[in-house]
Amino acid sequence: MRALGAELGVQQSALYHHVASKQELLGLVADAILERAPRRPARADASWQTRVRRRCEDVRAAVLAYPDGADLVLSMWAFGLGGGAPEDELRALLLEAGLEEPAASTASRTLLHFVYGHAYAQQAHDHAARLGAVVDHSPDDFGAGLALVVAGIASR
Amino acid sequence: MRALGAELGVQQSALYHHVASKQELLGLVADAILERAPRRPARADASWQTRVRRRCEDVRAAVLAYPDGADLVLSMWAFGLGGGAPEDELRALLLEAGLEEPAASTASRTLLHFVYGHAYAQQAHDHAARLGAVVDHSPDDFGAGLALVVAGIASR
DNA sequence: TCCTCTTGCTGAACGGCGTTCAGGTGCGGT
DNA sequence: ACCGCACCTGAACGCCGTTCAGCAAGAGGA
Repeated sequence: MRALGAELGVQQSALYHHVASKQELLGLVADAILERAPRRPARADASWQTRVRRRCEDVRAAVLAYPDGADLVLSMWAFGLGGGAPEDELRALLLEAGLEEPAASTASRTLLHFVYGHAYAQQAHDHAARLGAVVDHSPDDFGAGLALVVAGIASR
Repeated sequence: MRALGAELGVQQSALYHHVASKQELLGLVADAILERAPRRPARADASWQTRVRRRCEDVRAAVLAYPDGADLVLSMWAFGLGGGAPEDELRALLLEAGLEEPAASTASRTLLHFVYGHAYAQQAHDHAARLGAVVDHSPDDFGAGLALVVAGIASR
């Protein structure tokens, strides 16, 4: 908060006239990050699998674009303080694809658990590597893991 | 650290003669939590799907048994400071089932992203509900989500 | 013009956190 | 009897999120 105040040329306490707490502020930041997610249009003949994969890739790109973005979005989403948009969008995509209602919610949350979890692990890995705690850099298996989950949904 | 020191009847600074930092201590705690995971034996004729599901359910039970257990294990696993055992065990199970090597690692990590992510969300939800921030309590769809991921692995 | 209300901010403090460090204490080995 | 070492104390350091009384300036009505 002090750093943010300094960057705005303002005392830290001034921030509390715009936001009730740091948590609320972080919730707004999480929403802002997700709003900046690229929203690549889908071709009309694209399968629902492709659409879902795309949306997940875009969300991933959004949270990876900021330091600790995955940590932030993951925790805010879990606490219900922001970041609920991707869940709704994915559920809508899956309902459109013909899934029934309890399954669509479960599937969208399962997708996001993977997307956020994978992004979180990647940023944590980068963070650790930057501190010299050298761990062998694992290959980027995001696409493979995502395909796994999507295939699981398709099998229903 | 102060609370832990008090509980041990010791000054906080005494803890730093056994542990280099709070992070290292939390890594050890994460390992201890996972070691206490129930290790239900599998019947000889059980399919690899059943074995994998069982292990995931046991890991989930272990992290849910402690406050913030999922948060702790998730972050320690991501930072490579502990909690690596379930990943190895799941990979071994999947290799035993016939998966090839890049896929087995990806699948085990994907499973854990879901397990930890789901448990994290559940504990965060409970935490928020305990603070009065009432959110309608969602049904427990862990089994359904896990089945989704396992089905995805099976489709390979 | 004067008064008032509101908005936005200052400056200082509060309690709590992880961590560090010089110094003390007691036990085992030589 | 002495050294070395493991363990611990007590106090401090710098940082953090948050609170609060009070000040400045602009808007709007009488």
